[in-house]
Amino acid sequence: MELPSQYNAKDVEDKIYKLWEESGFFNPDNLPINKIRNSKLKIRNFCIIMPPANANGNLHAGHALVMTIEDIMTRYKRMRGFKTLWLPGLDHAGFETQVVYEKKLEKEGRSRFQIEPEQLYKEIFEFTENNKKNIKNHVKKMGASCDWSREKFTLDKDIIKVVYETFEKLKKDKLVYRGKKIINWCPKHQTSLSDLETSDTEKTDKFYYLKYGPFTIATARPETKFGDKYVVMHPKDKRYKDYTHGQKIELEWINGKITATIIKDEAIDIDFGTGVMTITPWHDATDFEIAERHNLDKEQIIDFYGKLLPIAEEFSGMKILEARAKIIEKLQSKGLVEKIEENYKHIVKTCYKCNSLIEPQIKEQWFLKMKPLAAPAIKAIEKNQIKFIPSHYKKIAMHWLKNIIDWNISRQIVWGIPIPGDEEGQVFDTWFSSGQWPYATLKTTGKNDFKTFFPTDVMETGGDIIFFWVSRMIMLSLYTTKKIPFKNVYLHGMVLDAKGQKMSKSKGNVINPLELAEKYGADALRMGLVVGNTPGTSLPLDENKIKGYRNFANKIWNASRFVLQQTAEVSLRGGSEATDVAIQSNRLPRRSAPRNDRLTKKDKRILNDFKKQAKEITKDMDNYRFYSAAEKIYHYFWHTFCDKIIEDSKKGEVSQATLLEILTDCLKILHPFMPFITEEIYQQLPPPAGGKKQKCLMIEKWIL
RNA sequence: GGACGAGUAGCUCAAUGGUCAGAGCACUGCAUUCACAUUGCAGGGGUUACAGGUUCGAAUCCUGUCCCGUCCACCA
Repeated sequence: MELPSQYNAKDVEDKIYKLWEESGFFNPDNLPINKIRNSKLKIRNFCIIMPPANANGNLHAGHALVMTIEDIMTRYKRMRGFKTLWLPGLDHAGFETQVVYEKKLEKEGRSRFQIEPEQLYKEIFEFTENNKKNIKNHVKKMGASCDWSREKFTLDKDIIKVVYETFEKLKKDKLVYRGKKIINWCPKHQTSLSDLETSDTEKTDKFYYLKYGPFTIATARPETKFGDKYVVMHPKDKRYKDYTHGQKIELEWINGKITATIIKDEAIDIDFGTGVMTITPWHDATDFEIAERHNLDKEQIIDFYGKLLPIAEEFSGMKILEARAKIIEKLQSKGLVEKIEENYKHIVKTCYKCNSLIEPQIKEQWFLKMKPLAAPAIKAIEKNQIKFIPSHYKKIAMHWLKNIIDWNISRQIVWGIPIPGDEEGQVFDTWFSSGQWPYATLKTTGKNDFKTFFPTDVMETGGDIIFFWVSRMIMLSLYTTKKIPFKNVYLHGMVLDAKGQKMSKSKGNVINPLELAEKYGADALRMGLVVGNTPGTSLPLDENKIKGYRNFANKIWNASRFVLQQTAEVSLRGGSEATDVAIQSNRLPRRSAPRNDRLTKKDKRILNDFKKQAKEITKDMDNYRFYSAAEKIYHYFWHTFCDKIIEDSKKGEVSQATLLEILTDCLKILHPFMPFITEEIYQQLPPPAGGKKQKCLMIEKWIL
């Protein structure tokens, strides 16, 4: 067969993916392993649950990395004879998706608040349905060998059923409660957020020193101060030893005379400012805690849209910033402003999506009691039942679990799983459902998968969601199934641009992985993503690097072309006759080639050396050192096989059989990394004599 | 403030206490009908951040210092 002198990924990839899909071998039930392994040999299972991609956009570089690493693991284990399942899925991604959709609405001049909830839900549902199709195609472009017959979506009816069962169980065990507690409120998105969904932003504001009776208090937020009727100081502060806890004082405040109560509490920092502050329990987490401790009144000053309530009297209905200036004017006219510090730098909480200032509010919400849920997780991790790769993530996870606080799981958006039996418009935090993903998926495939594959083998995901997702999966799984959800956690770093900068739309340095795959081939992109990428560290993605692996693909192509031309009639143990035919039908080798059934010392040395390399690489694969395995096989193939062995074969020093054997084995090792090109070449290899070729390289046996 | 990580060739990274610290990219010189120019051959490039210590032996272990990064918690 004539092969072109350049490898053209575009002509090959879709065709090969179709071949795999039609073979049915993505589905573990169809793997020949089930027929070969009889009762004497235990069937070994291997399972990865794909982190469900958010159904609200396209595949980005981070996804491409996930697909690459997980596909490498999956293909490797499949070739090692494991009954291998990689279960794909998509996430409705509650708040994230709603934010994306709201931006779309904004562009169309519409607003979520003008649309009936049912209609909005329907629209977002259609939006995600479209995205799901796109993402699925993108995942296929990357070569992912996942079992599409088991694909899941977080809003599938059976998944929701599992989520509800867990919620009911939590309720029964009194681990979930409704509480009027202080929560993070985003005034733009009109929902509460968990503590993980806020960011810290440094802000420069004016800092006001106000006279509060005999005290001076300092604040950056005078607009919250209307209801302040408690003045707090440290019990050990000698400056205020003459004041006693509970003592009442009369004083002139923003809108006239008020009665204030002295509170002594250790939360006060003696050295900060004057050591005295007034509290606003409705709009500040620390103040809320002080109020809880002393059973103090709490009053709402600002509404959920960021406007002052009637308690502010003449300022009622004003927006925060407008009110702030006017209040200070009034206080100044009353002589209650001692001084104003101009450039006061402080950290404020913002919504991690829109950067709006978070307004803490007291609101009735659903909370999960986390301490009892965290305890078994801490125990399991301590006992190393779950292995972290890289290992230092163990410490990070433990630190968080040991300092865990209750989790607000209710959101006031339409896009999500409704919280049952609650008021309208309340849905679960999306992580409450994805936190159950490993068992929710395996329990709902309609097969015996939970029994077969749970706990799963590897959870591979980004290190940045170790708290959001990984830790919560461990806790919820131990709670619901009494089992850990996975034995290993492999955490990759972030994909950065070529200069090592974080990709962002505003910087305009976002790399689209599909464009790179289109230009250089998915195999080249995969190599570019995996070589030099140690777990846990971020990876700068350089187009030149991918170009280099495109060249490598071409090298593989041409080396294979050469070997196939040389050995057209030779099989691995084809006998001397076949070799002679090969010699006559080709220009090379010039001198008498060694008979391939009688290997020379050089052949043996080459084969032994290869075996050594293969062993090293296998060890790397078993220890999740894919960066190292990929580099080794790259180096071996190019600089040993091509530059030395093939060159020596031209001089007649290496037999054709050896060439073919090493080529075949190299293709096997390369397959998990570069599945398309290796499969394409495998399809054209002659079958080994006395043996049969498999339908695809994908299910060939690993070299050892 | 706390936690975690990193500092090795121009760049990105390996090196599991044990040869002369290695790869890829980049760079320099040479080669060109040869499977492949998306190529081949040859080459330059290192005080492993710094200072001590442990050891027969340290990039690796310990202590300290200096930078860099990430995360968490925060002062009204």
